[in-house]
Amino acid sequence: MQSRPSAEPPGQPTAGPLAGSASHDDGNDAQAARPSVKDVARLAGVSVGTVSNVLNRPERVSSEVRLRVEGAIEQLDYVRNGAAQALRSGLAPFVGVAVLDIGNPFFTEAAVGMERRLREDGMVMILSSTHADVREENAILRLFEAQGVRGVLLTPAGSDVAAARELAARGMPVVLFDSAARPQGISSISVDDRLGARLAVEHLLDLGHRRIAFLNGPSAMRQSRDRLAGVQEAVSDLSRGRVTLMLVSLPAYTAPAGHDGLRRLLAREEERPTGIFCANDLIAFGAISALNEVGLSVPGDVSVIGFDDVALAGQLSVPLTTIRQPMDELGWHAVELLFDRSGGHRHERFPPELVVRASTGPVPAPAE
Amino acid sequence: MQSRPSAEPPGQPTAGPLAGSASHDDGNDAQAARPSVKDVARLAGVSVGTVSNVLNRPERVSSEVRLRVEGAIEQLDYVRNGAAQALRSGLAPFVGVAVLDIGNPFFTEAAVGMERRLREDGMVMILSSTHADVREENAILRLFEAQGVRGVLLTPAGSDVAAARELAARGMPVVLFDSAARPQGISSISVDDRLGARLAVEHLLDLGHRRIAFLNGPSAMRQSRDRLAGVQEAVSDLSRGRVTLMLVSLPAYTAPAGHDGLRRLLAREEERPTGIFCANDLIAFGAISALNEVGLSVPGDVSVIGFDDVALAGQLSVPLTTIRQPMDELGWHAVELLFDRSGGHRHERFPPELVVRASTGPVPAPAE
DNA sequence: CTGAAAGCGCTTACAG
DNA sequence: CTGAAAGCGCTTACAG
Repeated sequence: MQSRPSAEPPGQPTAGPLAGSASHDDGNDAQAARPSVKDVARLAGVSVGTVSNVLNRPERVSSEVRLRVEGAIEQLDYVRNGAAQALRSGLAPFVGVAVLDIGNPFFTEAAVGMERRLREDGMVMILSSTHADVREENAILRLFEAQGVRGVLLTPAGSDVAAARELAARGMPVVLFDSAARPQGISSISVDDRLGARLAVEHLLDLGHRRIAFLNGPSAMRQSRDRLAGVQEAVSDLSRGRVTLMLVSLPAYTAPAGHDGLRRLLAREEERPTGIFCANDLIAFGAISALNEVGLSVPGDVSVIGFDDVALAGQLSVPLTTIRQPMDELGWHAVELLFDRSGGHRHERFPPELVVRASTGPVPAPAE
Repeated sequence: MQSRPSAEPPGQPTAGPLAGSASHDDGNDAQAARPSVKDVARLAGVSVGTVSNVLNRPERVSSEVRLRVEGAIEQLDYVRNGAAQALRSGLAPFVGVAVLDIGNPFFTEAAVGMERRLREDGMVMILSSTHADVREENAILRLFEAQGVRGVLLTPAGSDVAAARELAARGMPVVLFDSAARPQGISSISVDDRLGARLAVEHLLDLGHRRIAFLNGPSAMRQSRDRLAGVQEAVSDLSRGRVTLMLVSLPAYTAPAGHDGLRRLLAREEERPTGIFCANDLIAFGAISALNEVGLSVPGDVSVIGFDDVALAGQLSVPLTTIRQPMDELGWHAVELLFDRSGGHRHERFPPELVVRASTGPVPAPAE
């Protein structure tokens, strides 16, 4: 997608200062080995166990000694060796997060919520994209496990959650993120995609639209299937008279895919839809731009509704009507769930929400 | 910004399966301790050193033994303990990345490039937001150091890069990302913001605009100052006759800030600008939406140009003219620079690039 | 080519 | 309240 830069820097790199010139640094050139507890103990005149105690249970140490140790720590610029700590205690401050695509705002907005929750416990995330590839997913999961992460948040690449199950069976806390799978022994968190899609199409129907297109994501993805089910439900359910449904399956949940899909749709259908439901906001953005290119206005000629409610959705020239997923909250709760050792596992499913903005409206005048 | 969810789940959580029911898992309930090299060695009938050798220098091991060890690894589902490896070898497969805001597409698009490069070497990133707060930055840097990351990519929160210098002085590879600072001993990578701003304003001038507004980000940020300098340069430089420059300083590089800033500008000025340069694309999106709200069209009534060229910029209903920063490449190169142990340190500065799309055009008819 | 042994820097019972 | 010692799971010279 992005062009791959060649090995040499395309910029105008400026050579750095030559090594070896005098008065480089304020002392300390000699790449001194990092000080260890041993050094701190020596300087403070105590044992290493005591140093460890002021680090981990300061209340057990007399304040006089504590102060002395803290002084030594300060003076030596001591930073605890996390690897040793992790090895001994079995605990590292990491949570592994493997999502389909770091570039997708749905996941980055969720990551914001994850990070916020993680920081409360002094933890950080290792973030990785699986690119929806099961092999990459497996490799990343292995790496997470090897590094002794405290838990794993995973958006499964496929419908196969075997890797996650095995991980969980080995004792690793795992939460499936944006997955409707409900394997036993693993918590999961998601939004009800089917309901969301239903709400979207019902909104279009309520506005009087009877020629409706659905620009869906890759049909192999669970999200796509669920949303399609919701669409069909809405259309057939209420026996609202004749509704024409046009389906387009896109290769990706991206704006360019939405753009191209819309063009294809227009080329294919004799009578164009008056309402379009896009399986996510990015697709909607692309579709709207394609619509404008051929001289159709939104919502004057065609109504468009998205899915997700990414940060930008409400702040564009024609603010997007969409189905809101509370990404930030989802991320926050995913972490919460990960550390909820209160026994059983849970499957949380958040309700999506219709957010009506400017991109949808009544069917234009020359209706049937 | 985002609403903070309460502790109880707002969804409709389904209780997980009760613990203790029979035939839960396929064996292996007993939370078996992870197998170690020792277990592998025992099963394969070799020493732990040999196991380590097949892991790290398989060519030194006879293929017969290697096969046996690999079989044992397979059979036990052995996963190497990364903490022990890191402790012993001093190397963890992590790079710490501390950016101002994970929610900002500029950084996430850069993170995509970083990740791509990192993966080539089997490494992953620990990603954290400093929220442009120096204290958070310090805490994160400490944590990175404690965890023995292989290097740190940092977007400095303030103009003060002391923390980064100290880190580097202790031997940690550090690259300043999107920073124009050139401290000795630290490489840096950035785009020439001043030139970018200059290109943007020159584009507006070339189109004939003489009433130009600049919606800038927070004035404390280096990026803002550099871009302002570029704007002023362009305006004063070429003595292109009278140019009226209106400056607005926004509290953040976000769409809502751009929206509000535009409204304020319109309220304040008697004669509105015909061209607006926004210090990033998000601000531009917000500004365009505010413009549309008051019935002004882009570029019919007002031209708008952004900065960054985020993924969405070209895919909106009115594709945004902008100054392109090659985020993905910047990220890729930042990692490259981090591991470039070829001696000195470098300061790479990429040239920004004008991307003309639909949001800018000639001055509208009722010109002066 | 393989094994025995030391040691990375911590933490954690266990004595005192 | 403090110290001595064992050990977490690896890797790495060093012998053989």
